[in-house]
Amino acid sequence: MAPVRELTVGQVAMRSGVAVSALHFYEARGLIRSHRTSGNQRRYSRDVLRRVAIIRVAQEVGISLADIARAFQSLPEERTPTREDWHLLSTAWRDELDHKIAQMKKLRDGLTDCIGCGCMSIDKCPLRNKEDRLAKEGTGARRLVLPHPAE
Amino acid sequence: MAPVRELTVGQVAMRSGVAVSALHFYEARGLIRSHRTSGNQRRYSRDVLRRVAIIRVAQEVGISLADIARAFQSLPEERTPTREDWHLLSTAWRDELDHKIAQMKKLRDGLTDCIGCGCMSIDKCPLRNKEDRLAKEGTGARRLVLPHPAE
DNA sequence: GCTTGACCTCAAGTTTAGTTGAGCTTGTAG
DNA sequence: CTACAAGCTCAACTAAACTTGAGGTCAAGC
Repeated sequence: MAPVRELTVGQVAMRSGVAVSALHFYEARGLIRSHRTSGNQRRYSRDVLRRVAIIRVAQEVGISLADIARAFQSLPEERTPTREDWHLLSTAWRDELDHKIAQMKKLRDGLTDCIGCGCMSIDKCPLRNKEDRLAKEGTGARRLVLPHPAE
Repeated sequence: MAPVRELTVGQVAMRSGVAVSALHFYEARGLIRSHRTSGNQRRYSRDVLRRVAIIRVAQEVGISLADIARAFQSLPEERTPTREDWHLLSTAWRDELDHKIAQMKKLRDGLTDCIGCGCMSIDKCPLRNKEDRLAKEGTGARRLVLPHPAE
């Protein structure tokens, strides 16, 4: 069979649409892996493209690289992940995503439930209360803060 | 009627759940406004609580402060915003939110459409293509930086 | 065999969204 | 009227997620 060519950083960058520097960065953060040629250059197997695609999508919905890395740890180390593997990963994110989807819908639908309504008292607002729950867990400077996936 | 007491930073901080420093910061960024007492202390009108609540929710779903500020510019300057005002704002975000909701559902539902499927070729992946479209539209410094917009 | 472009490493810079701290002022409770 | 919590400003620090740059290596085309 055709030798399933390995990819250089440049090729991965082009095909995935992320900068070479970002790929280096992801690797340093343990999100992707490569092996080296005799000349110390990175070579990637094709499934890195999937990983990068997921990284991008997950990021776009506000999951931090640290959380993505944590999630990726459930993927097999030395085998190309199967559909099941990926699916498992997604279910791990399910609750978080469900919550975010709900919040987003509220925002989209006119913020009617809480902010657009007459409730001046923020305290009993359902939306806010959800946030508060989140806020309590959060410590450091989290950008788009997810609950600790279970710590 | 009761004189609708104005709020101090501390009170707003407590009621909204954000730190005083964050309120200062939002004010510096033009997201909220206050007037000052003779002794230079901030006083807020009650509707700042709504603004802050929206800021928090919008942030949680990944909208940057800059975008929120931009959106807030559609709100009346010297009048307490009405429900209509807030609603208008939310419709401005509708497309963005719709897109994000869709992406999030894909992630949640097992990433099956693209990443979990057999399509190795990222190029024609519907998910990726959506991202690309977004990237093309985006001008300002979006936090979740997508590809190089082309160049 | 040399040049040019893709790679390499490592350090430093950038942006967003705040927080922390120093030094000073206000205002309220006793 | 005085103490002391709460406010004020401004500068500096933090964290995440990258990018940029300097200085050097690798490899493919002419």
